Amino acid sequence: MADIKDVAKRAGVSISTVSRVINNSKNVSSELSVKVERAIEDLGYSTNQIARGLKISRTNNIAVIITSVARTFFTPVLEGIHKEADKKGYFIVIAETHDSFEKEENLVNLFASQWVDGIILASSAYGDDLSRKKYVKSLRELKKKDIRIPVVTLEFAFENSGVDAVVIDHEKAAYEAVSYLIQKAGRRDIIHVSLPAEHRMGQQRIRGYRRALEDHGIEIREDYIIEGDYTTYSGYKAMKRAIEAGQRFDAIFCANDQMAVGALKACEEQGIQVPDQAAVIGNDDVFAASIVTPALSSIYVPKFELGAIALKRLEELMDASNAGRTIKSKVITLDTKIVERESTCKGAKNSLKYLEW
Amino acid sequence: MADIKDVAKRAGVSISTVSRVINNSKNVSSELSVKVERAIEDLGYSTNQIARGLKISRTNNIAVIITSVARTFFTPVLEGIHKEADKKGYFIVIAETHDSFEKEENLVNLFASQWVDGIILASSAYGDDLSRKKYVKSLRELKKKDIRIPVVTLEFAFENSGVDAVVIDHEKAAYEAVSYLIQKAGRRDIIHVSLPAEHRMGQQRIRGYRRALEDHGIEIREDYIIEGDYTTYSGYKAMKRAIEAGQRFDAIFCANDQMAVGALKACEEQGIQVPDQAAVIGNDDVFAASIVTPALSSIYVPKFELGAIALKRLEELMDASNAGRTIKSKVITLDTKIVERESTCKGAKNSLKYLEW
DNA sequence: TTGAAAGCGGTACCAG
DNA sequence: CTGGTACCGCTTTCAA
Repeated sequence: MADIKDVAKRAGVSISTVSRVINNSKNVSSELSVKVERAIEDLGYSTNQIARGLKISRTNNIAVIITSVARTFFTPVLEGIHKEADKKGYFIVIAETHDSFEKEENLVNLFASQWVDGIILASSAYGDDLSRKKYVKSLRELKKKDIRIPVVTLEFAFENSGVDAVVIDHEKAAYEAVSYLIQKAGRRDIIHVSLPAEHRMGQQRIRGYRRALEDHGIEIREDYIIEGDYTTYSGYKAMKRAIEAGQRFDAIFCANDQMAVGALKACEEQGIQVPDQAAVIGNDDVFAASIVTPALSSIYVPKFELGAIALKRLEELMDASNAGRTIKSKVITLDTKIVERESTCKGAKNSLKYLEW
Repeated sequence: MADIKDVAKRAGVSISTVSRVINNSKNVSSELSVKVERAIEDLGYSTNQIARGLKISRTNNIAVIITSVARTFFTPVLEGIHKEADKKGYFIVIAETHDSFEKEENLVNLFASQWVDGIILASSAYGDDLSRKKYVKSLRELKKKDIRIPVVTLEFAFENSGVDAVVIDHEKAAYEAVSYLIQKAGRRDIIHVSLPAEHRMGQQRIRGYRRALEDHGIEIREDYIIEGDYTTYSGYKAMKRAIEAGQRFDAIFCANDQMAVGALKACEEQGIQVPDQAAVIGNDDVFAASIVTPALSSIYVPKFELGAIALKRLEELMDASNAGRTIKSKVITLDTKIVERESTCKGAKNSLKYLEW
């Protein structure tokens, strides 16, 4: 771990010269250039990116903050991000919040401390209290020296926050899923295994669920909305309890695929035929949906594109802020669509998601 | 993004004083202390961790470099890492190499530039050429100022490198899997879908495969070793081709579970009964093993522990290097065991991995 | 108890 | 084309 001083000494030149060689080799005689390069080679020197970033306010790094890599939802999102990032030579660093708001704040601060030029964020900042408002505001004020560190939010947007986002319409997606269950699959007693109550995305999906029932003249029963927590086990537990309690239902709409897989297993264990006795549909269309039996119907979300588009948008913002321009924030909404498999429709052919895995 | 100067100005004190307040509040009058704290609050100041790290050579961050989060193998590993890291308040940052050696080198350099105090590395540095040797050597020489940045390698060790590692015995695991197929499942024509040829772990598994066949007096046929690339699709493709080419086999040992799932699907498509006509066993025992049908037998690897132990070891090394001590490197080997499910044994009960997901 | 100044590893401006 | 120097944001002697 030699530093630039060592290199300068070894090459017998000034630090400035070494710096020139490292950064562009312009305006330096080929003679010195060679000397410097040899010194670098000999010492195994590599420049300290952090010190450099401290000085020039540009790092070429981008942070992606997600809740957990265990949510396989994020895997293709990350691929999309990487694909775009590779084109421009950005480095991607990932961090997990495990749904802790405190951790999220700390990570944002950490990364904003000259680590990165931009942040892609799948936030778990729920609620509308003061601290959250301050936090969201701070997201717009991140900067190193005078240039802004832009933030693009994934999956959902902070309303009227001025923070860019790439999202899907969760309410609409849920509405379509439930309508599908009613119209195409002919079901009426539909249980919804939801996300944690305070999660915005979950609330939006619940709204879609309610609206679909209403529009089809089906009574809404509050006890048919059971709270889950993203994990397979929570879906399993929720449905196991419902079944054991003798709850009557002919369909299950889960707010994500993991919970749907859990629901599937609970049905299997309790001898409930899927889809005959209960149709099951998930949300996200992760790879696991297509490898379970029966294959799981789901709502396809363009995950790869979500990541790729988020990165592209982030780039626009970074370029603008580098050029000293300000550009108006916007929210980009991506379309979803129903993927029909065996868990809702006997004999449906399985579209092989596992190829993406 | 106020900086310490702004705070000092606002509070009407010197920068030194602000720094004292931030770091321990010792040796500063309560009067000034209050002023400073208010200024910090007013300005929403948070200290620039990077600049600080540049100065004190300690960041409280740890980097985890893996090939890809798409290898769900790493998910529990990361959980293990996080669990230990949370105890001590370390931040974890993750980066993916996508199996590119160049990227790996760059990432190591980046992180070693004062980003982090230690690195956990699942390397893809294969081969024995000079550049790799230099690289491995450099891994032992990472430092900020005078204190070392220790590295702990995951899954496999660089031989005689002095780089610490937490590993499993891939050869032994493979040997046991194949022996199981022969002895318990009574098979003899065993195809092995391997990892890419240049991957050390793959080579070790192939050795185990060969040795098991030899020890049981079964001829080794080179065309029964088919190269895969970790992905589900590669397993699918490999077996599809083998079947279409009329290759005769009664068992498949895949070097990871993803490929095994692919193999399962290929068999299903081609009407080959599992386990009757072909027993299938994977490697790693990731959650997906237990949600497919038939449930996949596999080699259990203590992934969570792998991560947790790696982090603990890294801590020891970091503490030592902070204290100016040098401690001898070591390689920790964890045990594996066969998990029997339906893909090798009809009616075997499914141990529900999906609860971990 | 407080402030001034040096320095962590770099870059960039300015003068020669 | 080359070197000296100030400075990025923060910590830490050293004096006062």
